[in-house]
Amino acid sequence: MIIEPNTEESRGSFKPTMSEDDVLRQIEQAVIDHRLPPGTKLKEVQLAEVFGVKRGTIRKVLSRLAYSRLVDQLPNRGASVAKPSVKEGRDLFATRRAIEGAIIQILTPEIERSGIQSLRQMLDQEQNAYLKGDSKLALALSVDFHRQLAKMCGNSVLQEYLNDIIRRTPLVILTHLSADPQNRCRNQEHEAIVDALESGDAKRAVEIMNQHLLHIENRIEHKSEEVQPDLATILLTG
Amino acid sequence: MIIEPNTEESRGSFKPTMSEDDVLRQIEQAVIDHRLPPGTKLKEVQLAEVFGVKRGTIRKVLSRLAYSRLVDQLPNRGASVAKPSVKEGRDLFATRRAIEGAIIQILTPEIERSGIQSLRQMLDQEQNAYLKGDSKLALALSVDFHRQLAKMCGNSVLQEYLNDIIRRTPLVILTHLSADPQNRCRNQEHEAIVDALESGDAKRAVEIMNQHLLHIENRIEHKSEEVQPDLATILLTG
DNA sequence: TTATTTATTATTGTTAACAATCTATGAATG
DNA sequence: CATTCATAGATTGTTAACAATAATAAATAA
Repeated sequence: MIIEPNTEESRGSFKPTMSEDDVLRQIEQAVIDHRLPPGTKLKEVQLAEVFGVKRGTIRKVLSRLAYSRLVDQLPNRGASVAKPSVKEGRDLFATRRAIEGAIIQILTPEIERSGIQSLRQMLDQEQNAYLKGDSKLALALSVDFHRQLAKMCGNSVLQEYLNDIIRRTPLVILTHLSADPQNRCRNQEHEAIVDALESGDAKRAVEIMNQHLLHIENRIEHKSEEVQPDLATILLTG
Repeated sequence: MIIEPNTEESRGSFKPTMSEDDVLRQIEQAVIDHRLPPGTKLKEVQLAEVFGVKRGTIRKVLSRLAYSRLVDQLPNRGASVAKPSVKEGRDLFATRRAIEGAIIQILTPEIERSGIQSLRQMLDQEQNAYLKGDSKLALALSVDFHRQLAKMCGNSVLQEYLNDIIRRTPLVILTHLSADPQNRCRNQEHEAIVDALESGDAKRAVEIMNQHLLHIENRIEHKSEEVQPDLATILLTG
C-alpha cells in the first residue's frame, strides 16, 4: 500500500506546513491521549508523510522526545514510544513531591493576596468543568493549577523540572494502568492547598501538598499491581 | 587564514574519529575549564574542523548542549556558550537543595554499613588529592561524592536531575565569578554528612546537607555582587 | 518439517550540495 | 558625521541522494 504524502492537493484543504514544534506537540498529545500506546514504533518516513514534513524534521522531533524520555531510541533501529518501568513511575512521583514541596515552601511566605485570588479563580474553573462533565478539560485545568504554583514561586529551574515531570507522567500512568477517568486530582484537595498557602504556615502547606500527591500516587501504585500479573497467572488460567 | 581539517595526515599521529558523545564531552569540559568563556560563539564549520567530524555531528551536539542549557541557540544565528543569569544561578542552587535534601531523606533510613564505608573511602581519596595539591582532582572527587549519594538513594529521576544541575553549575559560577580555586566543597562538611547519614537521623542529615549547600551558595552569591556593579559605578568612577 | 543461509526490502544514518539568512563592509545620502 | 542602503561574504538551515544497517522473505540443507 502506498501512502500519499499529506500535501495540500491530496487532502483538498489548505493547511500551512507544520513547524517542528507543532509536530512535537501533536505526537506528545497522541501519547497522552493513548492513541500511540507505549512501545509503538515511530517510523520516520511514515510520520513525515502523516504530518506533511520532511524526514529531517521528524528526526529532530524524535531526538527531542527522546531527551525528555517520552520515546526510546536505539541506534539503527529507530524510535518507539517509551515504556517507563513501574520503578521509574515511583521515582518520578517521589521527585515530584520534592519539587512541589520546595515550590510550596518558597511560595507560602511570599504569596500576595492577588495570587491567592487568581488561584481560587482557577479552582472555580476546574470545578465548573468537572460539574459540566468535561473531565478532559477538568484534568487539564487541574494540571494547570500545579503548573501555576510553580510559575508563581518564581524559580525557573523548579518550574522547568515540574514541567518535565508533568510531561512524563501520563506515559507512566498509561503504561501501568488501564485507562481510568478518575486519575485527576480531587478539587477539594487543591482547595486545601490554597487554604494552607493563605494561612502562611509553610510546613502545613508542604504537608498538605505531599498528602495530595501521595493520594494520586497510591491510587496508581495500587492499580499497577493488577495489570502486571506474573507469568504463572497468565499461562495457567487459560 | 585557512584552517586545515583535523585529518590523520595533517596532525601526523593516528587518532580514531571522534564520536558524537566524545565531541559533546570535549566541549562540556572546555566550558568547565573556562577555555570557552560564556558568550563564546560556537561556529559549526570551525568546530567540525577542530574535532575532525562532519558538520552534522556538531549540529546534533549543539542541540543536545542547548537542551541541557549549556549553550544558547538562536534561530539563524547559531549557538554560543550560555550566559546564565544570576537569578538562574540562584534558582539552580535552590533546586539543588530540594533535590539533595530528598536524596538524603530517602537514603538515611536505608543506607547499609557497606555504603557508609564506601563513602568514607571516597572522602579519604578526596582528602588525599587535596593534600597532594591536586585541587582539580579534589574538586572532581568532591562532585563525585554528591553524585554517589544520588546513585545510592536509588531514585533515577533525582539522580538525573542532580546530574543536570551539576552539569550546569560550573557555567553559572564562571559567569558570575572571577576564577576561584576555593569553589570546592570543604571536605569536613562532607564528613559531617556521612556522620549524619550513619546516625540515622534523617532530619539532621538533611539539615546538614542544606547548610553545606548554602555555604557554597553564599560564597558565590557574595562574589557575584562584586563583578556585576551597576551602570553608575561603571560610568562614574573613571 | 526445521534450521540455516542467502537475497530482498524496509528503515535508519550520513553526506554534500544547495538555499536562506545574517553580518560586515563600504559607498551614497542627508 | 551619522545614517541608510546595497553588496559580498560568512554562517546557518534544508534537502535529496546515497550508504549502512536491520528486518523480512525466500531458498537451501539437514
